[in-house]
Amino acid sequence: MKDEKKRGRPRGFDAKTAIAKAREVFWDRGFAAASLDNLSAATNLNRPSLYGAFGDKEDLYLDTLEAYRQDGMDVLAEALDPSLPLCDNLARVYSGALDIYLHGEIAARGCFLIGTATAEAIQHERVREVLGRSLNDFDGEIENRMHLAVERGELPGDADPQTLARLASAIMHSLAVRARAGDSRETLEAIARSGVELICASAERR
Amino acid sequence: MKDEKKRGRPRGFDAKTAIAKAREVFWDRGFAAASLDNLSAATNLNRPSLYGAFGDKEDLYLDTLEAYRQDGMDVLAEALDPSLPLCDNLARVYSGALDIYLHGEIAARGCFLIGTATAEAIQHERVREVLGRSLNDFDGEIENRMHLAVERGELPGDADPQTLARLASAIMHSLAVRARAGDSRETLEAIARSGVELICASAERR
DNA sequence: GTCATTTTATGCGAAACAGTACAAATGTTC
DNA sequence: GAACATTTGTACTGTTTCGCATAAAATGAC
Repeated sequence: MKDEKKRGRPRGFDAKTAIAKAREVFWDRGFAAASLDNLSAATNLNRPSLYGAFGDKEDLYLDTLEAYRQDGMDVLAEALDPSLPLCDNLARVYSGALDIYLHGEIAARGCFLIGTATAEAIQHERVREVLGRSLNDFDGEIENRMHLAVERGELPGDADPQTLARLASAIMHSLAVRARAGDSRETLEAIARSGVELICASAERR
Repeated sequence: MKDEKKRGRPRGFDAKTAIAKAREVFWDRGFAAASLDNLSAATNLNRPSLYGAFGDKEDLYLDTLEAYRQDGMDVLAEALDPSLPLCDNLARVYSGALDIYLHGEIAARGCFLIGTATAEAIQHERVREVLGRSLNDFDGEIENRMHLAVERGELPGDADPQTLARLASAIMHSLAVRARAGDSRETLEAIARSGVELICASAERR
């Protein structure tokens, strides 16, 4: 599946790092307000190279969204390590998210998807599709862990994994929005803690 | 406080309805992607009139945000009618929100603030300020109702109104995002229902 | 009726924008 | 080394954008 050695002049850049740089621009400015000049400067690629490698601005944006989605799922899978108790898992999920959300040069950037893709979701159907799929995949991963928790007895037998997963996701969505709105780390951590307690309480109350 | 009869040519339009029309444009396209031509067409005002009445694009956007915030607080206050049980209140809050979020010509628009203001919150400090204030005011209004519920015995005496309010808000934030991501009404209503049950359960479990 | 004042309409201008043509550069294959 | 394939840099085009300058229109003050 690996590409054979290509003919012609080889690329002077790495596509993944270029996408990561572009993501920074989109993350701070949003899709619409990010100009190709901004992107060109951040990636050290001139416009023809960008077009050649990624297509137009929307294509590039979709690539950054997809990469973020993948990164997020990796972080999530790691945080949900099934050898740890469910409550530790959730605490790790939120803590990992906040580490990402609270970074930023100007202000806390929140979640890349929720912070920027929601704005374009109406006019750009492909963006809406990626956004919806990302949220669902995230829910699904947590739901799997909830199922496991029921099987193991970490949660009562009548607990509904889907509902609990959506609840856990709702806390994440709230953290994503609030971080970008400027809420303090203390506030966000308190919300995360109460989210963990909420789901853990439903375990103890059997 | 009412304006005296002004001299000069009177306005041929109503500022509030113009702001409402402009809001539709921003709601569908986001702030950055909405052009003054879009806004001019939607409001039936030419650009000089827009500038004269509202200032530049950002000023106008802030006006639409502020109007939305005010409308939202009015709807919220109505839904939280203290002569009804707390759980009915919450169900009304979510139901009222979904009525707004699920409207839209192209796709469901979600929450105007969360769907569009988050994207601009990094680069435009005033937008971030309005967004943060709106979220906090919303929390505060619900928190007040929670306090009342504790006093009345609708909630157990050791319930923390702030935490419960933030939890209730988190469900709202999730609905706002998911609606704009294209989730079905059924899914959103199920989430809303589980949110109500969650808080009501904490009342029954005393 | 005349003047002052404010709102409308037309249209301008300078800047930013996305996307591309073309040629130079840098590799591989034969 | 010659032919070819791909990437890179410069420069260009046509469009869209915002914000304003200027003048016409509509009203109140006198």
